[in-house]
This record gives sequence, structure tokens and C-alpha cells, in this order.
Amino acid sequence: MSKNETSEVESRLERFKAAAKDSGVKLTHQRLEIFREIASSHEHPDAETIFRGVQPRLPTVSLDTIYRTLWMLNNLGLISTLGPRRDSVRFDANVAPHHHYVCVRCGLARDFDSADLNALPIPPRVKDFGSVIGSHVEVRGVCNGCAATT
Amino acid sequence: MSKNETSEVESRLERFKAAAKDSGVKLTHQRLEIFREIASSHEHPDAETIFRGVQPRLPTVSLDTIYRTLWMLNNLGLISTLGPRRDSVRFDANVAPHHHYVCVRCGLARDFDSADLNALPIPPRVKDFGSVIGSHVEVRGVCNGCAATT
DNA sequence: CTGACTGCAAAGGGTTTGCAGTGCT
DNA sequence: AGCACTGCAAACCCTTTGCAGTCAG
Repeated sequence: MSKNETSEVESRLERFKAAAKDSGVKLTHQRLEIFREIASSHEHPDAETIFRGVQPRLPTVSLDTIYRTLWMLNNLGLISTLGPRRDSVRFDANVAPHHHYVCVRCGLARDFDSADLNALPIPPRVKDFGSVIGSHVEVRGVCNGCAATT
Repeated sequence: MSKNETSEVESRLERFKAAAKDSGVKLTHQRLEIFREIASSHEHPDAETIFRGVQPRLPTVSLDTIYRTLWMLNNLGLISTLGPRRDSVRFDANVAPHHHYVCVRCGLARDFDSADLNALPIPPRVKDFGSVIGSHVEVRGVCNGCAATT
């Protein structure tokens, strides 16, 4: 790992310690190691992967502590999740290019079209990851239904 | 539902019938109704929602038939899924604005940055759905690792 | 000290699979 | 008639929860 990346991890760790103090959350050994694990990963690991990653350092940690810690970090705004939180799979009969509005509260998903967004300038270095099939935009927000129930 | 939308559903149904014939898949009553249900939905329903939707027309259908049919339709390219197929939740320690490359084969997810993509022109009518918190671009493709294993 | 946190084990919810009966082609 | 498809029930996997002991502040 490069020097830059190391300091990025350190700065994230400091942010975690500060946020923990602010919110009264206790800074346990487990939480520190779990956060270090995800903060130094370039992938976007699932709970199981983080579990395996911290096992050398936390031999007795359990998977449920991983989950509890990850959601806690998520609540503090220090990490986020990819895709909908823990929903069931959702299906889409619209195979034409389109984009999505997703409610972060209830998971409601709606389509919208936009010629501009259909032809996005994808940076060339994305090709380093692999082939590009297509792209779409995901807009996150709180839908009217959920806003009404606040 | 408007006339346009009705004909859109009909044309999707025709496409399904043609694809079924081509691939030797049998056109059962259940499959037709399940496809009609998802093709006429503006939401992006999950299996359970489709299940409830078709119950008046298919009183004895079971949830597992819904699943089998949906994955079959997905394999035929007639529908797609939102988010990764059936994965576990993935976490992301990068809270700064960024975008994702996702492998459709293995689910690998990598970040990339782009100033251009950070400031996308979101169509005004998206606001009709609800508030907008942010947006990001998701590029789909087959990663180098998976391409090598072909 | 004391309440928050952890580990264990068991429950929970969505999804998949094996099997025997059914119905399309 | 043959073989894919369906419904049922049980299995499966990921995730969450209840509880008693433990530890950070």
C-alpha cells in the first residue's frame, strides 16, 4: 500500500475516534480492527469478507459483532452500503437505457429517462477494471411517501 | 393506464412469446401472467409483490414459481435486476463522492473518481419522486478476472 | 462501578432445491 | 406420450435478536 493510502486510512481512523467520542460510542478493540479492515480495503467487502480479514487479529470475534459494528459505522456516517440496504431482489421489465431514483428510506425505485445521462463520459481508466457493458445513474433521496410519514 | 403504456406492455408480451418459442421455453399460463404483471408495473417489484399481484389471476401459484420464472426471464434478457443478483450487503468506507464499476459476473466493485460525473444534470422532474440527496454513476461490465476465466 | 458491548446460539426472512404430480407441445 | 413445468415442503444462506457474561469509561 502506498504512503498516500496509508495516511488516508489513518485519517479515517482518526475521524472514527472523534466521531465515537462525540456520539458516546465505546471504542473497543473489535470496533477499531473492523473499521481498520474496511477502511484499508479497496474492494467493497461484505460482512463475511471482513470477518475473515480480521480473524488473524481478532481470533474470537463473531460475525454478529461484524454486522453490529458495520451498521453502527453506517449510522455514524463513516461508511455506506452499496445498493439497497438488505432488501429482497427487485426486478425491472424496462430493458431500454434508463436511470433510477431510489428512496433511501423505503427502497422505492422509479425509472426516469434522460438523453444526456444515457451518453455519459466514462473515464478511460475505468477500462482498466474490465470491459464496459453500459452505465446508468442512480439518484438517491427520500420519496414523497416517506417524507409524508416523518 | 394510458394507451401508450398498454401497447408497450403488449409489445413486451409479444417479445416474450417470440423469445420463448426461440429458446424452446414453454409458454404456460403462469409465466404469461407473471410476465404481464412485471411488464405492466412502473415500480420495480420484488418477488413477493409480484406474487400478490398475480394471485387474483393465479390463485394456486406459489412463490417459488415466481422466482423460477423471474430468473428465467432474466436469462432470456427480457427483464433485469436492480442491484447485484442475490449478494450479501457490501460496505464502502469511501464517503466522498465517487462512482462504481461493478462486474456483472462476480460482483466485484471498484471505485473511480470523475469531476464531470460528480456534477450530473439531474432532470427536474426527478424531484416529483421526492427529495434528492445525491447521485452516482454505476458502470457495468465484466472484470478482467472474470474475462480471464472464460 | 455500570451501562454499553461481546459472543453464543437460536430465530428470522428471503430464496433455492428435491420430489412427485401435472399439463404443454 | 414425453418431458418440461408446477406446487409443496424442507433446506439454505445471510442477517438479526435474546441473553448472560465482560469491558471501556
